[in-house]
This record gives sequence, C-alpha cells and structure tokens, in this order.
Amino acid sequence: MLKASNSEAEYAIYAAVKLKNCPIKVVMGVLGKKWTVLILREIALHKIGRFNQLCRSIPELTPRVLIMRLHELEKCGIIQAVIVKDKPRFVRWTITEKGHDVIPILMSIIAFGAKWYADEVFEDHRPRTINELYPELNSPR
Amino acid sequence: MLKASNSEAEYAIYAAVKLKNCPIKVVMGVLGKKWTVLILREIALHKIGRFNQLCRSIPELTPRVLIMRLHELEKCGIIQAVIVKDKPRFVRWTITEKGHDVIPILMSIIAFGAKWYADEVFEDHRPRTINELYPELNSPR
DNA sequence: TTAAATAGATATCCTAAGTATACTAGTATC
DNA sequence: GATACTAGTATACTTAGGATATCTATTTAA
Repeated sequence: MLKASNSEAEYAIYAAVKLKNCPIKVVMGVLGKKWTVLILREIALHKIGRFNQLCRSIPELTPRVLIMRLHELEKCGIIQAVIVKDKPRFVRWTITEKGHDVIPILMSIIAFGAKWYADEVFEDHRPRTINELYPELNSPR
Repeated sequence: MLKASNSEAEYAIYAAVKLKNCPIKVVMGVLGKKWTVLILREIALHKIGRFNQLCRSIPELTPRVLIMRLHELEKCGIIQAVIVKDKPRFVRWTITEKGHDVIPILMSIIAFGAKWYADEVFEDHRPRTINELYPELNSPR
C-alpha cells in the first residue's frame, strides 16, 4: 500500500506541463452525467448496441434519457450510430477508437468495485482482483 | 491497440463468477454524482482538505453541494473528517485506505483526457501519456 | 471595541436534469 | 386484424443541483 506521508502532494503533475484545464474536469464534462458510464459499459464491454436492448439491460433508464446520452456520446465521438437498415430504421450503436480508450476507466471502476463492494457485487461476497475477473487481460490475444 | 473483432464480447467477465450486481453500477452509485470526482481529485491528488480551500479550488461548486458530497463520501468510507480542533470546528478532510483505491480511477480519467482532450487541457495542445504527466509512477518511491 | 475575515457549514428559493407514462411510425409475425 | 418488434417522441411531473444569503464561533486588524 502507498503511504501518503512521503510528500506533500503524493501525485504531482510534472511541473513543466502547463495546464489550461484539469483533464478530470474536462472528461467529467463528457462522461459525468447520470447513466453515461453505464451505457458505455453495455456498448463497450457487453457489445449491446441496439436501442431497445439498451433499454432492457438498464431497466431504470428511460428512453428519453437514453437517446439524450447516446446523442451526447455520439457528438463527442465516443460512440457512433451505424445505420444497419433504413425503413424500418435499424441502428447499431458502436464504440469508436476514442471510445475504446474509455475501457481502462471502466476497468478501474470495476477493480474498485470488486475490491470494496464485494458484498453487493458478488454472490459469494468475496472480493476479487481485476485479473481474477478478466483473466484474458493477462494473456492478450 | 486492442482489436474488437476477435470475440463477440471483447471483455467477458470470467464465466464462473456469479454477479449479484454490476460493479460499475454499484461504484457509480457512490462516485457518480456531479462534483464527487472533482472533490476527490482535490483531496486525494492535491491534498486539499479544508472546506474553504475546496470552495476556492472548485469555484463553480457551491458550499451546499460541497458539504453534501463530503458527507456522502464520508458515509461510504472514502474520506474521513479529521477534527483538527473543536470550538471552533476545524476539519481536515482526508482520504481513507478505501479512498486511496479510487486514485487509479482518477488516473485513468486523466490518461483519457490527456490523450483526447489535449486541446482543452494543455496550453501547447499536445496530447500526453500518463507517464509523461506523472513520471514518479514509473519509479515508485 | 468594533469591524472584518476566517473557519465550517445551513436555509431558502428556483431552475435544470432526470423520471413516469404514454405515444408515434414503420414493419414483421401470429 | 391483433400483437410485437424497431427506434425513438411528447407531455407532465419530481428531484438534484445552483444562486444567494445567512449562521455561529473565533481570530486578526484598525
């Protein structure tokens, strides 16, 4: 475990790097709204890309907010709407290259949850590491 | 870079692990509210722990919401109020061991922002890796 | 000694974000 | 012809968060 006492600011951004804005603030402007991260979980991790599938896999989320979040994520280039068929409209929401880079964020959230919320997350209540949950991350294809 | 095409679900949670709830959902219930992550950035990364210091370092955040978030984070054990002095009350909000484990989440958010939002984040607009920003992460003390 | 500034919060009001419920159009299936 | 699927919309309502002012207690400065 890391000790905080070694330095005033444990993690200090490299002094020569001039920041205009905090990256966390900027990213949270994009990912910080309610449901956004859960929608990305479905699209990026579970490969669920259809509107009604998303409605079903996140039942508390209403279609109104879902379409708002999808359009927001599309606008900022994290997902894209692939028109499978027109009339009737069939859309598949997929992740972009940029969206692919949010997966490490999702993984760090899962790691935190698997360690500290094992009671609510796992049926056997046993905390797990991210490597236990995703063994393929150790031996990449 | 990872390729998505190799498998239906690129990241599949190990089949034998029985989930009660999705860890992302559970964690977002704790960290998902507006301002929470930014407050944790200040406390965990910048070691800003005083109420009025937090007010000043996040000017758009009102005291009302700040105290709500601090109490929420305290309740779930991510931060704790260290009473520096009683009458008048002097409090230092510090991170707990559990709170320490949210730092990887913050770091993955910073990494994403430093790569994809360089324009808004850095004065020179040049994307950076997390190792460029935090060289000490490569050579831990 | 009185005012100003600091600390850590609260209270009130009001708007913006999100929720509930129902509904749309177009097509396929029973 | 009824039902159910697709991908969304519309309207009304509730709650979370923002704006602003205030609170108690203490220290500092004039």
